[in-house]
Amino acid sequence: MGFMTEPPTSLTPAQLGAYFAFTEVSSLVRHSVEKQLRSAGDLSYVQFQLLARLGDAPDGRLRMTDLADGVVYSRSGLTYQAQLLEQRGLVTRAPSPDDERSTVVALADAGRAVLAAVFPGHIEAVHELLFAALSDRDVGELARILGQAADRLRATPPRSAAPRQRKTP
Amino acid sequence: MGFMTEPPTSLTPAQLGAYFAFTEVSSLVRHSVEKQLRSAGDLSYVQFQLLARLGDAPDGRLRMTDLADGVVYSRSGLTYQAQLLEQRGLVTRAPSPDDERSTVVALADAGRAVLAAVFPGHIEAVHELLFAALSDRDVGELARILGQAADRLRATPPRSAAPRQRKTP
DNA sequence: TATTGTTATACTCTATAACTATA
DNA sequence: TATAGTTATAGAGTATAACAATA
Repeated sequence: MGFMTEPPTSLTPAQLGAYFAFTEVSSLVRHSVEKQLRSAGDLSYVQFQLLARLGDAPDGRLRMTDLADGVVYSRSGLTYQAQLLEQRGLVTRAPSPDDERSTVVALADAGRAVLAAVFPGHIEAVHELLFAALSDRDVGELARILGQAADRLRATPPRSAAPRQRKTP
Repeated sequence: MGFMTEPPTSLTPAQLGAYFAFTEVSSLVRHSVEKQLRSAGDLSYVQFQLLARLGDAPDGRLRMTDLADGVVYSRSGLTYQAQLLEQRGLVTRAPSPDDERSTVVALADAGRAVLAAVFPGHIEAVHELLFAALSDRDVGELARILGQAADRLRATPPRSAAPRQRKTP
C-alpha cells in the first residue's frame, strides 16, 4: 500500500477479487433485471429508473435535468426516453411555471400502475440474485461499504451529467 | 425475515440500502470505465471483456461459445463483436481442429498491445471509483461478500447464455 | 451570455430467426 | 437430431451538434 493517494499501477489481490466479483454480479443482476422489467411492464431499465425516481419525488414531479441525474448521460437521451414514456401515458410533461425554460415531468396514474405491476417481480429478482446467498450481517456490511463508495462518487463528481460542450467555431 | 426461502414481497431497509448503493456504484463505474476504454484503446466494454478473457486463457485461445459466457447474451452478438475485433487485427479466428463446427478465437499481438495500453488507466479508474474510499479491511469484506453472491449465481444458472430456441413451424 | 430542453442525424449494439455445416 | 457459428434484418438506445427559447 502506498501511504498517500498516488495513482496505483496495480490492484491488490483482494481488490482484484472484489472487482471481478463486483462486475460479475452487477452484469448478471442488470441483465436479469432488464429481462424481468421488460416482461412484467415492457420497460427498459432506464425507463424503470426514471419512473422509480419520479415515484420517490415529492408529488411525483421533477425537472428534466433533475430526473436525468445518474440515470442518463446525455440530454437528448433523456428527451428520447421521456417522449417514449409520455407516448405511453406513463408521465406527463409541462413547462415549469417557475422557469419557463424547464420542463416538469410528472408521474401519471398509469405510470404508478406500471411501477406497481413491476415492483414485486423486481424485488423478487433482486432478492434471488443478490441477497439469497447473504446473511443479514453481510447485507449490512455490503450496504455500509458500497455506501462509502457511493458517497465518494457523489462528492467527487467524475461528471455524471457531462457539462455542455463549447462551440467549435 | 422469513425462515425458509419463500419469495419475499419486500426488501429490508438494509437490503434496500445495499441495492441502491450497488446500482449507483455499478452504473457509475460502468459508465466511467467505458469512457476510459473508449479513449485509451477505442474499445467497448464488451470488446475489452472479450480481449481480457482471451488474455487469461491458456495460449490466449477460446472457442466462441466459451468466450461468450457471461459477456454476451446472444450468439449473433458475439459473432458481431468477434468480427469487429478480427477486422482490427486484435484477434484471429480459425476453425477448431478438434471439432470442425467450432471456431477458435485467438488473441493476436495487436490485441495484447491494446490490452496493455488500456490496463493502466483501467486500473486507475477502478481504484479511483471503487477502492479509494475503502479500507483494506472493507475491500476484503467486499470481495468475500460479493464472492458469495457470484458463487451462487454461477451455481444457480438464471440462464446467462440463453438456450437455443426450438423451431416454430 | 448561460441554461433548459428539443431535434436531426448517424452510429453502435443487440436480438430473433433463418441458414449452413459438422457431430 | 442436436450443436456451433454466421447472416440478414430490424429495432432500441445513445451521443454529438445545431437549434430555439428563456434567464
